[in-house]
Formats: sequence, structure tokens, C-alpha cells
Amino acid sequence: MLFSKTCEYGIRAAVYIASQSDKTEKTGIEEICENIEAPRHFTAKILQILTRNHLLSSQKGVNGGFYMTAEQLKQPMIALVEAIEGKEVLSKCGLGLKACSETEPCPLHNKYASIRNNIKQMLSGMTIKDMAVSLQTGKAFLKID
Amino acid sequence: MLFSKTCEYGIRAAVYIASQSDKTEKTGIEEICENIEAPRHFTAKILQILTRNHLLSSQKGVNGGFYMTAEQLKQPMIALVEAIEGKEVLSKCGLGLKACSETEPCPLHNKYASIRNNIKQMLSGMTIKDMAVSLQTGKAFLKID
DNA sequence: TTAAATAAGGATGTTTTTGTCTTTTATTGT
DNA sequence: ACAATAAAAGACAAAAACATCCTTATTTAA
Repeated sequence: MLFSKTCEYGIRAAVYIASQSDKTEKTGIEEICENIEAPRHFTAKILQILTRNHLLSSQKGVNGGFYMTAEQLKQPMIALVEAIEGKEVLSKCGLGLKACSETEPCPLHNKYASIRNNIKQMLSGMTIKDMAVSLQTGKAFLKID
Repeated sequence: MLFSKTCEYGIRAAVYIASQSDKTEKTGIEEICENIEAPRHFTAKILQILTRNHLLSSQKGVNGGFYMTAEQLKQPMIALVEAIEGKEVLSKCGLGLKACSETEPCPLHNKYASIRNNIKQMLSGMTIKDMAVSLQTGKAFLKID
């Protein structure tokens, strides 16, 4: 509903990588996908996007893989979503009207605007690290073994 | 983001039909689509779904068209959304995890649950008639002429 | 009772999203 | 240097969403 599959996989992968960021070894795509139960090649593409957008770091070659810098760990969730879905996604009309605006609102406009703000707040207020910590402390899960 | 195109067209069409429900004539698909700027045949299919779900009424033949009973006008928006997107749409995990639950939550679980409740409240608290009235009183618009 | 109107239904087409496979490029340990 | 490894990139495939067209069924006005 809220997120596309692409975005779901992207968030899950980023959070998993973040949760492994204490280790010195980088995390390979294979391990990531096993742990988030996402399709291998498709997820690799999504991580390419995130890497191009400097939300992840990667290294090719032996012992290469994905990792995150301290700076990247501090990024809010909304940065992931905007990188994947596009910046506009959080400002479009709820009923899909091009012309919808404050002065000529759709019938859902005001209520929807408030919902959208809630969503923005949620995504701006949580860093990737926050999510990763909840994994690490066993408060949350990406996969049930 | 929140709604699929199908759902957007469905809501817009239903609201338009509702806004015409004071008139004695029924509203034809052609008129509906002109006024909500939606594709003719695709929208017709969506209205079939809503009609089958008794959220709209229709009549074939000369002077036929779509209309809504008083009962139908009182339905909350959420009824439209559930008829089109399915009942589950408002209870799925935000990160797409099958196993996500209160006891084994995903890292987004709690915040997302609260957002989802906001959405449910918005959609349960507004009737189709409410939306139609905002059109009729010029407070809101589906199309800018 | 017939022709016109109108929604319903089915078949089909297009586009976007989701997913896979193969090749290329960069890196590194030996 | 070289072989192995791993991400990047590109081509392709499948499924779902979005959209159109044609036929059928129903209703009603003339």
C-alpha cells in the first residue's frame, strides 16, 4: 500500500546492511537477500540505485560488498524512500489530480495532507540506524527463522 | 502512493455520481468520465465492481446509468477502498513481511500501525456523501474547468 | 414490437513493475 | 601478473496494472 515492492526490498536491505555495520567485513548481496528474503538480482539493482545516491557504499572484488558509513547510518528513512520512489511521491494528490492544490483542493485534500504529514514525520524521524538498532536488540525482525 | 489508479478513479467516479444524486436522471458513464477525467472503458469496469459490491446502483437501457441510494450515500470511503483494493490492504505489513506481527514486528511496525490507523480513521470517518457535499458547495473539486 | 440506449462482460492490447540471466568492470589475495 | 570474487550494467522475461474494443444483455421510449 504505502511502499512499492522495490521500496520494501530497498528499505529491508539497507536496514540489514546497517545492522551489520559494526563488523569489519562488508556484506555481500547473497547474504543480504537470504536475510531479508528478497529476490537476488532485483535487490542488487535496487542497491545500485541506493549506492548511486550515496545512501549505501559498496566495493567490488574479493572481500567486497555493501556497507554504510557513520554518515549514511544517520540518514533518515525518507532519504531511502525518495531515492527509490522519487521526491514527488510524498506531495502528490491523494486522488491523483494534477490540478489539486490548496486553492482548488480535491475532496480528500485536507485530511490526506495531514496523513501525508504523519508519514513524512515518521520517515524523517527515524534514521536507518534506529531501525538497525531495533533489529540488533531483538526488538524487531526482518525474517523469522 | 496510497491508492492505485483503479482506486483513484473509483473514488472519483463514486463521488461524482453521489454529487449528482439529487437529480432524478441517472448518470451515464460518458458524463462521469468527462467530469472526472478518467478513461471511459477502464472506469466502466471499476464501476462494475462497485455495483456488484452494492456500493453503487445501476440501470441498463434508455435513460439508464449509475445512481446511489440514500443508504449507499451513507457508506464510508473505506467501503470503496476495500471493495477495490481488497479488505487486507489496510492491515498488511508496511515492509511487506508475511510474518510481521505484534510479537515479531518489523522495525517499522509500531509507527506504521499508527499511520495506518490514521488512514483507517480518515476513510471510516468520511462518507461518500460528505465528499459529494464538498463538491456541491464548491469547497472542493474533481476537475478544474 | 422494434430500435435505440446503456450497463455488463469478455477478449485483447499496452505499459509498468517485478524478477532473472549473462556479461563486464573493479578489486584483491596469492 | 593472475585467478577469484563481487558489484555494476545490460538484455531479457513474467506478472500485474492499466486501458481499449467488441459483443451481449437489459430496458425503455416510440
